Amino acid sequence: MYDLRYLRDNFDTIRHQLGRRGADVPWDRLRTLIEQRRALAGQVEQLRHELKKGSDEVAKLKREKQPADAPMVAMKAIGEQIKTIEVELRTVEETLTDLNLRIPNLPHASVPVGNDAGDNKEARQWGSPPLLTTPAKSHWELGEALGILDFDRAAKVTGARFAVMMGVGARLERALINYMLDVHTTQHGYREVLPPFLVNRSSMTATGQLPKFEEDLFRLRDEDYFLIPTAEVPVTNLHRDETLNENALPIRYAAYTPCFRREAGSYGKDTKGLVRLHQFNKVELVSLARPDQSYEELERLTGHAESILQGLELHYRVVALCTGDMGFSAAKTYDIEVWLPSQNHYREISSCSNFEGFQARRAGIRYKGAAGKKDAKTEPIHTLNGSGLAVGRTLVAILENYQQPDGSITIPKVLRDYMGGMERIKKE
RNA sequence: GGAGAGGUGGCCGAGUGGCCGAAGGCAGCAGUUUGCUAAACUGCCGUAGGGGGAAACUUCUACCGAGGGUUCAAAUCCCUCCCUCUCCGCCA
Repeated sequence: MYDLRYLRDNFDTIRHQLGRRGADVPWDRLRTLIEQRRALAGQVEQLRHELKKGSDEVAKLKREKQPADAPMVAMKAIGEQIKTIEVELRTVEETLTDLNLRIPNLPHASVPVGNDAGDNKEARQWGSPPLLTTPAKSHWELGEALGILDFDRAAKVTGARFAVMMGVGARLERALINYMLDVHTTQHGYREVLPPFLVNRSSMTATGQLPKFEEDLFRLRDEDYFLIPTAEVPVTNLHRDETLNENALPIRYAAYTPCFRREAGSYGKDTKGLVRLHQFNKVELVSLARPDQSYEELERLTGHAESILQGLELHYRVVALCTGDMGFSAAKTYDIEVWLPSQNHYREISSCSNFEGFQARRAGIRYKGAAGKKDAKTEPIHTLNGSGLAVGRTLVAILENYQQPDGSITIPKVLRDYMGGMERIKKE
């Protein structure tokens, strides 16, 4: 969503730049609506001014016990005129707002131009693939053989794209959650949050999931509530409609939540294993930052996510998404991709984005300069978030990268305290 | 789920149809007084959008939980919804 004045003043520039994202925006209609809204609003304002003056006149006459019929009749006519124009105005505004909510964010100047994932740019790599002496087995083969993953029973209990973790597998998932939260809260300065897993429509609209992507969400039948697809939604919305003090920024939160996604349109992709599920666990990092510091913050936040993979000693690379591959709300995104031996390629395990003021405008999150400062103005903050990390995919990476010839799994050193000192996962 | 009470500016709190964008108080800011602290006194002190001005500023409009309605005129009357609180029931 764009500030209407900004959109009006920079219409052609924005139109041009969004062309590179392949955004399907009805530009001409949008321009017409903006002008119509402006004209109608002006008319209403002027008529209302007349009405107000007339009503004051009536009040004055009545106080003086004078007849007031003439102005009352005249004002009634104006009142009706206002009502007519307002109906028109409301229609225009509704259409305009709906269109506006469906315009994607503007990419930052540093984002590589491109059409799809093939045009993404690798920023850096860390570590190296493990040296396996036997052909790499997939995590689902390993996990099912060890008795820690069960997809058949998950399908029975719920359906496709769900998983059950059992025994040491369940504990490993829990260990990862705790490890990630501990690192981010004690080493990186994030405040831990445990938010609701269901949110309302306003929250989903504020962070950009709605109105455009409703088919990707699970929705309750009897309430207008949605299951969160990421903790980004409840956590960013903590400060919806708030004006924050500049001194308080940046505000950093780390939240563990399960995430629920319909995965509409991904039939046939990643049908096996833990990689693409309707429900998965994630530790999310969210930051609210001053606009002039948000790109520094994006680098920092991405580094915080990377540090988890470094602690786990997993090989990964970081790529800057190109204009065509970025999400709807993002101005710039880095994906962190972990190495998966069984697939012999990198797989997204974290996505770190700066949304600039895009979500903040929708959410009404603003900040104010420190009191006493002369040029203190109130404007949207910048919001950022990134996975730190997707827990299920991290478990996948551990199983595959730490697999032994006998099918057992070595537990990364940093997790052993969380696993009661256990060093290896063997068949139970 | 049943019964009741409420939602007004950063906070507290007046205001049941007409100079109410909203009394009063607290907090905050600027200043005066004062040996310091404190106190007292004076002034300022909501947000958003449009117009005018280089700017301090000025003017118009909207906003008293949200959305409709009645009326010449709504914080005030009516309807719907949301939220909070109390009691009962149920429940982890």
